[in-house]
Amino acid sequence: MNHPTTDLLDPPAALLPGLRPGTKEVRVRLAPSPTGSVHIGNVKTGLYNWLLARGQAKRLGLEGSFLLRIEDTDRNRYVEDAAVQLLDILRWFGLEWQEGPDVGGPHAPYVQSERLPIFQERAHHLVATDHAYPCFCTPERLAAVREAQQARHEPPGYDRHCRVIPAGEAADRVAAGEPHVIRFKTPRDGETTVDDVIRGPIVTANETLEDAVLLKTDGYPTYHLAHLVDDHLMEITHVIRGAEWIPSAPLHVLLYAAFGWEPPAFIHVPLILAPGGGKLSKRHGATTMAEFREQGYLPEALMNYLALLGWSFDATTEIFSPEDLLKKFSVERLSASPATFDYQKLRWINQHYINHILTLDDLTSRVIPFLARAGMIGANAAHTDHPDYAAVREATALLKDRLETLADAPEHMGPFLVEDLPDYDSALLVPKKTEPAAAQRGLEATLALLPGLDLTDEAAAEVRLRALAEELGLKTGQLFMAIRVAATGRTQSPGLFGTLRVIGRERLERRLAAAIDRLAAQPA
RNA sequence: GCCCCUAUAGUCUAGCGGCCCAGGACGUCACCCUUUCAAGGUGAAGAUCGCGGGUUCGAAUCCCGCUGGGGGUACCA
Repeated sequence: MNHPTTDLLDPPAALLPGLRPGTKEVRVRLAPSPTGSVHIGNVKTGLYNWLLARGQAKRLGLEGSFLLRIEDTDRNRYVEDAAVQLLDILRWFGLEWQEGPDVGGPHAPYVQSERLPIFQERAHHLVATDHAYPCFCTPERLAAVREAQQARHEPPGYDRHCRVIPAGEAADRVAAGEPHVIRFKTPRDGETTVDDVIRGPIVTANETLEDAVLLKTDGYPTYHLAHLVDDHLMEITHVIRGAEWIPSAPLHVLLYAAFGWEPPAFIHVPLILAPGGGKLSKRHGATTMAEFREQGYLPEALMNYLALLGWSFDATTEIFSPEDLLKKFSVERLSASPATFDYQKLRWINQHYINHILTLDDLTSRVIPFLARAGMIGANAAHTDHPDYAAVREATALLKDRLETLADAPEHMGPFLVEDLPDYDSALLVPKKTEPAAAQRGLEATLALLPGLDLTDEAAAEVRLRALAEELGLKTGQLFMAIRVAATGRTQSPGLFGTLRVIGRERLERRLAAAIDRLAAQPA
């Protein structure tokens, strides 16, 4: 099917799924509820929203806005301070919103609890137009109904008891102050189609839908009412949200119709699964953004990994900077099936960014807070003129290839940053197939020739110590291992000469002497 | 129970009717590098494309059923 003429006349908007002809702006939103720390899954949907508006839309020559809206309509689950932390962690992650609670915007306020009158007005409008009705059923009655249904093995659900109350009578009872909710008058027959961008049309028989509560007894709206009214008022063009919303999407389409509004495009992104199946929980590792940050993951590595968990660019590309993602993301390439969270691969990507992508100075400044928290360096080392900065930078250069996360830094970099080594097992000083006496001789000889050794010249130092091994009749590996352990307290370290260079003559002398004492003190 | 979504190696994925007896990555294993451990390099194993029916000259790709997985079924979002 070709339409040669109209194709040419079509605006670029036609290239973006779900965008209505003539629309020049893509508006999306992330609408978290402040009920605690931000789950990684929410961040993933937030990322896709951001990438659509700030990446794909802009590439097509459209305006693109990403908004943040706080959905705090559940008074029972509200957590003090959660909203503040939410904004902080999303910014840390790298998302930027053009409109939101802290930055304002043309549709302020962006906090739903501050928009109550709007929702109440819309709910009553629905009642007035016969699309909704007051329901006076008590929680006790609803529970009893549900129990009876279960006993009879019927599908649970509201029995529409109050739907048949004459409007006048209902209005009187409301006027009299009787507690009630407002329920949607879901059509009893017909079917509703939800056009999901990544799945195509999803058709649902209306009879399987319930008369959902729109406005609660306390006057607060439910998600169904609140998100929809706000999305319309805030001119959201694409709703990108978790797949757990698919079952209630038909209700939302019906609600748009009841209001006489055009629904946005729906993009339901697949959920994240836990390694063994089921929900991702604490048991598997980090689940909230704050935990990933504490555990030393880089925001760009996390973003890279999350982007790949349900989206791909092509058959081979795996590493995407945030800029790359903005340049390459498209909703057409989102996948429809849920993906298992693979911590191992995340660690690999994190390591890759640490070792191959970040500049040394960048890495250094990121590693510093972790080292400071471990008490290895001064608390204010974060800037380049602090005396500890140069030391950390050198150690970082030497050890970055073995850091999977920033949190690994203290363990690996400790010997290079502290003055004296923590206690270690003296037996490590004696390499395999060697006697303590031989190790001691090796270390003594090394200590003796240290004054004449330029540790900053790694190649020269290596030549000299290789010769020493031969002189002593030791294998290079044996001598080197003894020195390594004396210098670091461990059998594993970066290349010996880089290690010695960074530790420096002064500390090395002390550590060699200490090791010699240890060996001398050992029972022969 | 009912409704909905989904299905390529252990995991994430490429594939949108012939180029695929299926490509990439993580993980695994081996080798190389080497003073240790990493990192890096090279290579290997691993998928009867969940199963069964169709459609078609031809299916991983389209359709149906089954099964597995996931989600929903709240005055939570």
